[in-house]
Order: sequence, then C-alpha cells, then structure tokens
Amino acid sequence: MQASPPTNDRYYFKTIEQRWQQRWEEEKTWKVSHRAERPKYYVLEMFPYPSGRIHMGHVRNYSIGDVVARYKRMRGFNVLHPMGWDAFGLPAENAAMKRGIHPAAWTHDNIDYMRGQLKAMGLSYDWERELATCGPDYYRWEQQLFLSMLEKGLIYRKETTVNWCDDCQTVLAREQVIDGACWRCDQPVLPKTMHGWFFKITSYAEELLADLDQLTGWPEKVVTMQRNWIGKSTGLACQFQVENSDQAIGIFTTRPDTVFGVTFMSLAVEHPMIDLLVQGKPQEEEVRAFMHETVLAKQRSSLDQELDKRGVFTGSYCTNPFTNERIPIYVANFVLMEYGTGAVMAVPAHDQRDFEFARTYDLPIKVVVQPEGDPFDPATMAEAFEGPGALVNSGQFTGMESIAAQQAIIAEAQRRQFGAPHVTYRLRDWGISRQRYWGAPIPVIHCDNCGIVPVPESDLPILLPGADEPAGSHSPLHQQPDFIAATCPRCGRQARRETDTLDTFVESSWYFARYTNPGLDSAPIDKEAAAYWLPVDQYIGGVEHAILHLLYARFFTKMLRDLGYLTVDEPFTNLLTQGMVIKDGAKMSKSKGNVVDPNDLINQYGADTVRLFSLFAAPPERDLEWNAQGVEGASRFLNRVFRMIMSQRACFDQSVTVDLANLNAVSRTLHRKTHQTIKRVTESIESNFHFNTAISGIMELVNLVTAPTDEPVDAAVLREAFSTILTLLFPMAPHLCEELWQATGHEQPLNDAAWPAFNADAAKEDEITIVIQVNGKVRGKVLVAADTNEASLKQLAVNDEKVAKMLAGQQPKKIIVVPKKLVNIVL
RNA sequence: GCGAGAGUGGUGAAAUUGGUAGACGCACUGGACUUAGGAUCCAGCGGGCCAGCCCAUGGGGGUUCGAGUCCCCCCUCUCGCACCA
Repeated sequence: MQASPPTNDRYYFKTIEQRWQQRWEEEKTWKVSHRAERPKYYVLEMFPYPSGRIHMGHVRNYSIGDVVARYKRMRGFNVLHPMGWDAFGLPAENAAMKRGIHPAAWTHDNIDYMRGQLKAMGLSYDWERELATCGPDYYRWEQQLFLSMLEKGLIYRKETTVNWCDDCQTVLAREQVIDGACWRCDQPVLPKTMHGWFFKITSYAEELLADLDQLTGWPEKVVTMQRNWIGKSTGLACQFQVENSDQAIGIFTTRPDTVFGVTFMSLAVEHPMIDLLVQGKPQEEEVRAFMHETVLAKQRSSLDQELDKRGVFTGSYCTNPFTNERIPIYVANFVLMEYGTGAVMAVPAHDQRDFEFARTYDLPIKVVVQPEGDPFDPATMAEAFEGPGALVNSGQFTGMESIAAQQAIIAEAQRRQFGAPHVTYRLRDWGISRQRYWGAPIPVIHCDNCGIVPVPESDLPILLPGADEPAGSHSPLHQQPDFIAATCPRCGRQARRETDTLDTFVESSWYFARYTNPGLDSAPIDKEAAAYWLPVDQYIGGVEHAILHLLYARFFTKMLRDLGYLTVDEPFTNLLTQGMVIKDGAKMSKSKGNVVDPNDLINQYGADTVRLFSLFAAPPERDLEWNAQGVEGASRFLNRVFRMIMSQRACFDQSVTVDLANLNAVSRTLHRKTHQTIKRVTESIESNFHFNTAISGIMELVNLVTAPTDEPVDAAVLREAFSTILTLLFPMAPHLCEELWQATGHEQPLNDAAWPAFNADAAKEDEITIVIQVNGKVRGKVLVAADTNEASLKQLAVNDEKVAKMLAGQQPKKIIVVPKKLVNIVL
C-alpha cells in the first residue's frame, strides 16, 4: 500500500478515502459468518431499486445504517450488514423500450454503477452477500416457495375485476392504487375482468393484526397504519329470507343492536342475487339501467369523490328475522361488493349513509337507540345518531344498553340459527399476477386435460427467456410462443406455460432471509443461518413502505415459519423510518428539478463530509432540509479535526497514562469533558440514533481541545481526548478517522477497536453551578463544590447580594432546594 | 370526516423524571493574520427599553414554588385512510 506523506495542514480526502476503501475491499473487512462466539446483530437498510444512480435519500438511508453497523461492531457484536438489488420491475422495461436495449442489460449496468457509488461512500457491507433479485439464483428459490405455497393452499387463481393500468399494461395490487391512479405512472386505474393469482394473506390477517402488539420497536405511526389497513371489524352475520323464494341474503353488521331499526336493504350493483330479485318484476329494466350507469359512474369518478347516495327498488322484499317485518330490497350505488357480503341492512336512524338514502327516497326512519335526553323524532332528525344508548322499540331487548344488546342479539340469532358472530377484515388477498416481462415467471403449466399443474421442482428455474442474450426478446411472456409451449408434467400432452410474472413486491418480501446465506444452492433459505441471524435487529428505510412492503414481509415471515424455514414470528424487531430529503420546501425529485447529485458532493467534499452532513442536519426520523452551507460546515469540522490531530500528534509518542493527582486545571477539565462526551455520544446513539446530538457532543469536545489555554495540557490527557474523538467519530467519518489513527502510530485499524469505556469518576464535576431563583425566576448563580449540602445551599442563596436586596429583611415563605441544580426562594 | 404526528431565534436544530430555553452548526456582524481571502483564528449574535429589568417555545386557560415539557379548549401544517355497513 502506498503511503502518502502526512501533512499537517491539508486533508486530502480523495487520497485518504481511496486508500481505505481499497484496503477494506482487499481485506474483506466486513465479511461475517453465522458461526461466531459474539452475539449477533443484523442491521439492514431497505435495498435499492437499480434506477441508475443513487440519490440523497439513499445517501441518508445508508449513512444511518452504516453508523449503526459500525457502532455495533465496536460494541462487540457480530454484525450482519448486507446489500443487494431489488432488480425486477417496470422502469427497467420502460427504459429498455426507450433505449432499444434489454432490461437485463439496463439493470446490470445500473447495478454496476450504483455499486461503485456505494463503495465510494465507504459503507461497511459484506459484499460477498450481494444479491440481485433478477438473477435466476434468486428467483429460482422464489419459484420454489411459490410451489410450496400453492401446495399448502396459500395461493389460488380466480377471475376478478382487477385494477388495470393501461399505461403500464399491467394489473396493480390494491395497495398500489393511490387515489384511483397508478402508484408508478400516476395514470387513472381502470377496472378489468381477468384471471389472476392471489396470495392468501387474509388467512394471516388475525396474526398480522395481533402481532402488531409485539412490535414495540416500530414507530407507532406505522403500527397504526397497518392496523387500519388490516381493518378488523366484529359483528353479526345474519340471513334475511327473500320473500317467495328459498334464497336468503347474507348481511354483516357491526351494529346488531340496531337490527330492530332496519327499514330497507341495500345491495351493491355487483351483487350476484340481483338477477334473481328483479327477474320478471316491473322494475327490472330500471334496475338494469341503474346498475349499468353506476358501474360507469364508478369508473369515471376514479374513486376520489363521494357520490350522492342513489338507488332503485328491486321490486322484491325480504324478512327481518328478528321482527318478521317486510323489508324492501334496493340496489344502491354506495354499497361496496368487496366488503362484507355486498349487502347491507339499512338502519337510517343510526347510520348516516342510510339516513341520507332514506331521506332522498322518502323511506321510513325508525329510532331504536336512544341516549339520555330528548327523544329523537324521525320526522325532524337532521342526521343519524351513531352513538351508543339504550334500546327502544326493540322487542325483548328494549331497555338494554348498546354494548350488552349487541351480545344478546348475536346470541339470539345463534340460538334461532339465522345468524352468528362474525369477523371481517378490510385486508384483501394479495394479487400477484403481472402481465409484464421483467419479473419472475410463475412456475405452473395449464393443461387442457389436467388443469393447472405445478412445474416439478426439478424443472426449476423457469428461466425468463432472453435475459442472458443482449438481443433477446423482452416482450411480455404471453407474446412469446417459444416460452408458452410446454408439455404437461402430469399427462405429457401439449400444454401452455403460465405467462404471468410475479409482482416485484414478492422479491422484497423475503430477501432479508436470503441474505443469511445468499449463495445456498439447495434451498431458498439456510435454516441454520436464518435461525442465527433473524430477526433483523434494526431495519431502516422510508416511511412510504409503511404498509405495502412491511406488511408483505411480515406475511412472508409467518408463512415461511409455517413452511419450516424460519423460527421467528416477525422479521424486523426495530424499525427506523427515516424522513425525506427536502430542498426548497419539496421532496428532492427529478420531476421537481431540485435534485442534488451525491456524486458531485462526494467529489467536491469527500464521502466523510457528505455522511457527516446527512447525519448532523436533522435526527433520522425527521425530514432533512438540504443546505449547501451545512455541507461546508461539516467539511470545515473534519478539516479542523485533521489539523488538530496532525499538529499535536507528538502526544502519542510516549505511552504514559493519565495521572489524575498531578493534573493542572486545564487538563483536569479536558479529562472530565472527554468522559462526559463518551457518555453523551453513547446515550445519543443508544436511545434513539440521534446522531445529530452525538456529533454536536464531539464538536464540543473538539472545541474544548482547540480553545486557547494559558496552561500546557498534559500529554496523556490530550492523547486520551484525541483517541476518544477518533473512536467516537469513526462510525460517521470512517476514512478520516482510520487515517488519523494510523498517522498517530496505531498498528491495529480503528475498525477493530472497541468503543471507548466511560469512567463515571472521571466525568464527575467537582464544582457545579447552582441557580438561585426567587419565585421561580433566575436571579443569580453560584459556583459551589459538588458535595455542598442543602443547608449551606439555602444559606448561600439567602445571602446572595441580589436575593438579600429582594428579601429586604423579610422571611421567605418557603425555600426549595433541588440537589445539584437550583435553590428557589418563595416570597 | 376518521386516525397519527408536528408547531421553539434570521436558519437546521438542542433541552434526564417539570428545574438556567436556544447546546452544536449555518447565516450574519466586528476584529486579527494577509497582496488578497471564499482559508484560518478571536469576539459577538432571541426581542425590547440597550444599566437593571421586562417579554419570549402556534393562541387562550389551568395545575405547580417552578411548565417547551403535565391537563383542558382553540388555530395552523404534514402524513396516512377514506361510502368498510
């Protein structure tokens, strides 16, 4: 290794950073194994999509993760810190089309470039674990997991109305539809009927909800969002017999206590029983016209505005099983087929939507829940009463309170066998079929004889055709006859290969488990390695993944546990959702034209400066306001550290230890501050990763060392201060600190050093400032020995010149002494 | 509408269990060193009358010897969900 001559006045970050990066690369400094004595720590940043080049959001995300990784290593942990690429997806296909190249080529070029950028940041990854989800060595195992899930009944195929993005020519999951538009291209989403594959995530709904309580290391906001997304409702499922028919309509309600107030029934326009109800009725034509019109209106309104409540009578009636009342059946535009049963028992007095509908069509309103106060008058009510109260007009349940009545009514329905307690979730099964090329092929074969036949495991992987030939086709698979042609594994006849590819969110749902042994060629997951490393101790990424990715990953973890691969229930013990990088009041983005390219910054200031700035400007969970001058500030600080240590490194020549008894005042103060800083920095990192305050603590120590003094500083104390500064700063600015560590004569790299030990005695102040207050207002300060007792403090306060003046001889009412803090005199 | 979070100097932000509000940085001002300084160093830096004091953590109440911190009401902003029966 070539050593550049150390100089006292110039911090050549380029030379320094290249030298250490090269050494880390050659020595594979961060290679880890699950066979180790030390306790494990798994820190993971959400892996990037290889879009071209890294942006400031990446810089921030990976700087935070790298500090955690390096800090934990210094604390003695065996740290797993991997990196890879979420490499399948639409942008590659779009870019490929635009440029006339293959998506694989585009993706791999981007990966190569971005890998170089990450290495230029000096991030401490175990690069031997790098994986790209578009590689057959990754998706082959995903295909195998698909087969296992299929076998277990966790995957099914059905025809549904899907969210179709015409621009992207593909289906979207419900989670990928934002305000009626595609999450990627922002174009309106259209309904389309087609066959698709689904993961039965709903069979884990209860566990996904219940285990949220375990996630105490997650931001409450994310837990709440997931809870709302899963959306559990409990209530009564109940049958309403259709008049003159052997059919019944099933309904679900969370308010069984209002069942005596039902005055009509509303069906979604998609409800399968409508045909039967209107057949031969005079209303048939009107109902069909309404259904048609409503379907069109729902498409046009792109879901973002509430429609007026409208509907038509079907001409049919059903019977309320509790009252035997005759209930007219309507079709209504506001009832959702996807939730509950698509049929609603309408209680206009106690549901605002039903109320509006009833007022529009002049339907009866019957009050059955009455809170204390004046009784409601259906004729004059301005809105529905949705709160609890005592039941009225409710037969045997009259007089009961809502909550008790709900239980009693459900019990009654059960006893009389027309209803039962029921739980409904908002969460729906995860549609995973995509009609695009650049994704993992779904490993099944369609046979006219045998139906859907899984591809035998020995035939895996089903390779994505053309991916390893630069000129290969990247048309959607349903347009590639060579791919489609297959023989049925069961009967041997000609059959068709499935042409859907998997949603890219499938890849990111289990990559963290694959990292524990990414090269394994006999199974998707190395059970031994996964048992050692998982769960991820600290996961770090953007809050935009609060629902989608994090819910899917949790689902996969539970599913992989049930398949025998994992032993944990939850994948991520602690979650840090970092804020956005903001410039000029808006998120940095190409479309806004306010991006700052990390490359330019690294070239101009060096990786350490860029890292330091992104850590110092704001705590990680908060948005980070971009500020060019702030980068200058970070750069200035590192230069100061460099000059400070290079100009005084002679103190490292002798190895004397700190001799507390013989220190002058300046040295004693520095020794104390050094230990106080260790405590402060450690606590800032440990409690909540507030690196901004950790860095300001180090800055204070540097300020003290460089402040002019009238006494010489003891060499051992100075050396201790310098070592401490370098060690504490190392996780944030590793290149500079390693360089200075070496320049001060250390043989072992700082990377292998331990976090400095805090000495409480050394940090203890022997003199403290006591604040003197009168009536809670600061009136003076006095410097006293730390062990001054309460009585003396009181005396000191009363004798204070200013206090004495205010007292003017009178006795204070009360004197409050807070040890080591203040004395408050109450007049 | 429902749910969650946040409002502190010119600015990014700090403030154990309630205990000196504004640490640290940026910007700014003055000075030193310099042919020069956008380098570096020293000093100042919430507001007002510039002494002593008063006013200041979105606004208004309250609890307390003492409130940025706890309680109640209101305002503003951000983010999620949104006809979920």
